[in-house]
Amino acid sequence: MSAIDTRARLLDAGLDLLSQDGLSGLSLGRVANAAGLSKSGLFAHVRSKDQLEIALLEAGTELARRTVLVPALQAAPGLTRLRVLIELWLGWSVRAGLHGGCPVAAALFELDDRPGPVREHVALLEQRWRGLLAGLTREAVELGDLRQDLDIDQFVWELCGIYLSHHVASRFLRDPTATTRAKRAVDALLGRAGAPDVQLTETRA
Amino acid sequence: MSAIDTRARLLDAGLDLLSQDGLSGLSLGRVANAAGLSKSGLFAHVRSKDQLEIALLEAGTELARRTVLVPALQAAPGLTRLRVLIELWLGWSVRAGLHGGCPVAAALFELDDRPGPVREHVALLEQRWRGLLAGLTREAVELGDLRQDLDIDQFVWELCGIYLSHHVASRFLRDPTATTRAKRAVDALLGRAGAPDVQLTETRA
DNA sequence: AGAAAAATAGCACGACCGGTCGTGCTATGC
DNA sequence: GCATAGCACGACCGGTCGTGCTATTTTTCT
Repeated sequence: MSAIDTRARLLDAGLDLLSQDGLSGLSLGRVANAAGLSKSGLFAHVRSKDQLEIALLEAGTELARRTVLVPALQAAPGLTRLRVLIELWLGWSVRAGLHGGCPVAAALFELDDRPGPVREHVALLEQRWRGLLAGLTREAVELGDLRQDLDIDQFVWELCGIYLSHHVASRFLRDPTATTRAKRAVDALLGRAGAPDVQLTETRA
Repeated sequence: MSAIDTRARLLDAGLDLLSQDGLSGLSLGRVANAAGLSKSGLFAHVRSKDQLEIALLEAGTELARRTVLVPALQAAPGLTRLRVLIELWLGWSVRAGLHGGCPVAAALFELDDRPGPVREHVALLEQRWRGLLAGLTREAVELGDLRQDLDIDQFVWELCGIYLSHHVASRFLRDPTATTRAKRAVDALLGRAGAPDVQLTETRA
């Protein structure tokens, strides 16, 4: 078995564990075990716990890219694309096959006060993602779908809040209405941003 | 030194550690050390790690009660009280003297997929808190400060999102504009809820 | 087929984990 | 003045942590 296959298996199993147990809940032994590897075999791939965490986080964002960004880019630019991306974003982790929540969201609360390279990396990922959201929003503004004077950063900031609230509601509270609530909040946010009302478009899509 | 003093010291030191390191980052040894106790001495007070976590969470909400709820109740009932509570809520942990973030917020993302008594307890705390927010909101509605047909649960849901977004922005991203953004979002939320516009009231209070 | 190189396993380490044990101390009730 | 009860201690349990070092297997290249 080639090393790259092993590495892929490793990232796959590790990412699932990460999404369930969080960064500090992760351990080399358990990841190695889940990947069918010895602890030292795994250690040959990642040279430290930190590097394992970073590699796993990276694998997570790559998975998110394939699961939410790429499909969203097939939608028409502007408001439509933004809407589709948000819909794909909410709860993406389970749709991507993970058995836990969004690893980055968890890390945002876990690494509050833990300096180091992992925190740095998460900050980078988060800023990249927010930049992406801001970019799509700007596009919608420029295409005339949203208000010209929209405060884009504020828009993205509030959107992230909806994502987090949805994460808590659906994953922790197991509230079955979580997605409905989130969509209602997004609609209100978009409404304030100047998007035309959308009455129940594709409620079942 | 009396036992209740010791217990108070224990909860105090442990709560600070909890807010910095999260639940799974906590360890009996470190808490004992921080409280100036031996591990077994600590064990005489809490009979297990789970019970320590629960006791600490409880101490955290008690601290929050004193720091945000009690002062807010001195404000006039209705919209004013609601506004004051939100303002005191955002970033309460640092004002309460903790060196980390809100322990419950962190737990909401940490215990996603970890069943057990601690998760149960956090769920209880969270539901209690949301109930309290809903109560204050309902009061504002009944006093005519907010729209009669306001969807209160939806309002609270979005408010929690703002809190979470503010938590990430201020604590993880260290964004200095976090509080400004949060207040702007709250104003928009209140505006949609039928509150009269408030132009720059107490911008420096 | 055989040598070179890469990939994985085995093993040992020191530290720390949650938890238990027996043992004193100290304050209180009789 | 003495028994009792609770608090805190240090030592220690089996286990797991992250991390090295050394074999051994597997692949690759000649």
